[in-house]
Amino acid sequence: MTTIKDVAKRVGVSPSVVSRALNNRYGVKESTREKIVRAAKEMGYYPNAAARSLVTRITATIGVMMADLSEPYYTQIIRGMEFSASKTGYTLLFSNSYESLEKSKVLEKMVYAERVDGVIIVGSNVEEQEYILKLVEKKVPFVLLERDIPDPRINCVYLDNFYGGYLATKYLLDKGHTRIAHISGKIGFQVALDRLEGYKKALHEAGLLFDKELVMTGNFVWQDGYAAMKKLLRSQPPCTAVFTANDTMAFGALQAIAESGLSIPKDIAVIGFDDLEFSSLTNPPLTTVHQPRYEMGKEAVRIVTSLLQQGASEKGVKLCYRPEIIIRRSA
Amino acid sequence: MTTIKDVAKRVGVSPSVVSRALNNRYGVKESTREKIVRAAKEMGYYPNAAARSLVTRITATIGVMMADLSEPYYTQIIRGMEFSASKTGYTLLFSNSYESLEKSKVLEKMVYAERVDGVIIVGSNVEEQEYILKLVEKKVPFVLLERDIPDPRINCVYLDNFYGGYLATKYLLDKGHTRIAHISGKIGFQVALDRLEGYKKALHEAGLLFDKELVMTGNFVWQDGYAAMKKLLRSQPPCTAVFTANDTMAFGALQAIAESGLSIPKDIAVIGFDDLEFSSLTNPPLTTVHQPRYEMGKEAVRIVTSLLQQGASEKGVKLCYRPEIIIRRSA
DNA sequence: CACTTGTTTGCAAACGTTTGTAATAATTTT
DNA sequence: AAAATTATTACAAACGTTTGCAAACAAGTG
Repeated sequence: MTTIKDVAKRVGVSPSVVSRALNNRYGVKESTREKIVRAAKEMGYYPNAAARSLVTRITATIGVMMADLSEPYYTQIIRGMEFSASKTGYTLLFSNSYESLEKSKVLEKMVYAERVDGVIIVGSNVEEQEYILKLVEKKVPFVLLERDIPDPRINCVYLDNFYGGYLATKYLLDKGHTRIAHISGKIGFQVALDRLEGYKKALHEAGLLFDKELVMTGNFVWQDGYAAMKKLLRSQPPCTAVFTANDTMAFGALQAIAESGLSIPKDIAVIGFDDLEFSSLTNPPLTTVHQPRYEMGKEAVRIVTSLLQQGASEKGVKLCYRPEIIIRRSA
Repeated sequence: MTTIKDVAKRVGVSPSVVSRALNNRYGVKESTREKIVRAAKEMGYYPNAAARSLVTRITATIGVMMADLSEPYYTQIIRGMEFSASKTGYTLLFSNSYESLEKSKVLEKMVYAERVDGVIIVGSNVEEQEYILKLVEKKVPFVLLERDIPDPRINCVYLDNFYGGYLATKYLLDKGHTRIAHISGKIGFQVALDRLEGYKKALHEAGLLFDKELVMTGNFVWQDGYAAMKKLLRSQPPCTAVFTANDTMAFGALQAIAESGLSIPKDIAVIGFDDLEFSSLTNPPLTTVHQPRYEMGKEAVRIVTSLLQQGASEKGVKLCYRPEIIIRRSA
């Protein structure tokens, strides 16, 4: 591996000049800069990342922790993050917790080992609270994505899930439905709770009673949506519409309904939440609550990088997105 | 941030002893080791990654380049990789090329900057050949996943796609089909070519003529499968079966057929390739060629780490998996 | 020409580890 | 009890950068 000294020797100049030249610092003669740049290129010189970050204390890396990178839900978030990151030259280091508390500490270690400059935690659950607060105390630049912790020091980028749940339910109500079921997400996740509350609010506003029998709980996966729908199909009097806490469960519900021979949306209307890429491809295409995931990922990275570059600001950023409904054919 | 010196001072010992104690080197008295470990924990000491890798020349990180991490296709690969990596304590650094040659050079820089110890390239296309060979010359430990370049120095983990294509087609032939269409992947990707050739071989073996009209080309995406199938439905005489080069295109085909009112598999049988998670959830569940992606990801990392630990071996590893058919209901 | 000013370059320290070797302490052997 | 051996610890160099400051050089000024 060629080092800065090799380049320096070749050009006949000291390492410090090479460093300055390559980093575009001012105060080096244009002609020597050119010579240096050329030599560096010829020799295939790349500054050693470890050496550099040892002295600058900068890694230009942002650690991202999420439950499972390969959930289709994260797709757009990741793309948005990468867009921002590549614009500012940052590298993203992904880490999957797989919902294990132990694994979510990986990120903590990364911070202490100075492998990352900043951190994004996406969709954390309640158990991780303590460890998140530790980050705040250590003044680590970070943002919480997909969640709002009402602590003014914590930067949050999230969706108004309450409003989303309200919107979805309201849409069904406006279509004349009065028996509307809800397949909720796992309790313990704030998003699930918020969407449920939005659902209740809309019901209440319409003067309808909240019926526990019409609420099923799942863990955001296809199978749970399928099973929950199977049960709901047996409810008496039958429900005529169902709002699922996410699209993946809606897919399962769609399938269960199709198997029962009922028609969507004539017999039962379905509305999902998230607007996954696949949601426009189901049969029928899924009406759903759109979440600007790309945008949110993009902003999360933008905020962290700006914290990194301008120094942490005292008061946290709270970026709340308002969801909207994408009307397709299932409701 | 607490450094090794802080810990040393606290315990009343030199930094070198602390280093040895914490790294479980032999030659430090048990009682002092205990004191050191305790102090380190209390003080929240974490070794600085940059400083360490500067002297050891080890980052314990493997760079992974793929087209787009968020394709559902990669899901199982990633999980397999993470499994191996976490077992040996390695970190995975993902990088998306988004099929741009420029972005695929990111990894090259990572290697030169010594940010990664080894590299995995998954599903590269032909254009990247030159840059791959450069890695070989620089003796960078790496494996090529999802592809075989017939260079004995290159470690490859891949599927026998030719056999897979053969198997899928043979299955349809055995069911009595004689007009079998193929929705192929993008030319320029070896996998697409191989699967096509397997298809031809099976046809030939059965004494059937290869009919160009029955082969469509897509870019592995839903829309292309859908469009291709729409066209195929108009072919005369009609085809009674279709083999798609991947599952995502099969999903599109399924939809196109459903819309035409034909029944699957009675009127048209469909067989896919990959066995995505979602493939068992389509309507009807998709018969497909299974690819052990988890296993392959796992092995790829295992090979790189073992190269890293035992020093690069001269002759490359060639790990070829044989696909098998998962029979569901679409064919 | 001497003097100031400004530009360009070099020196050396620092970043936090690891590690070979020397020094010291503890233990065993004679 | 001295010598030899072994176990434990300390020292110092090294890894490849960056950067404050001093040195050298060039150019302009009186």
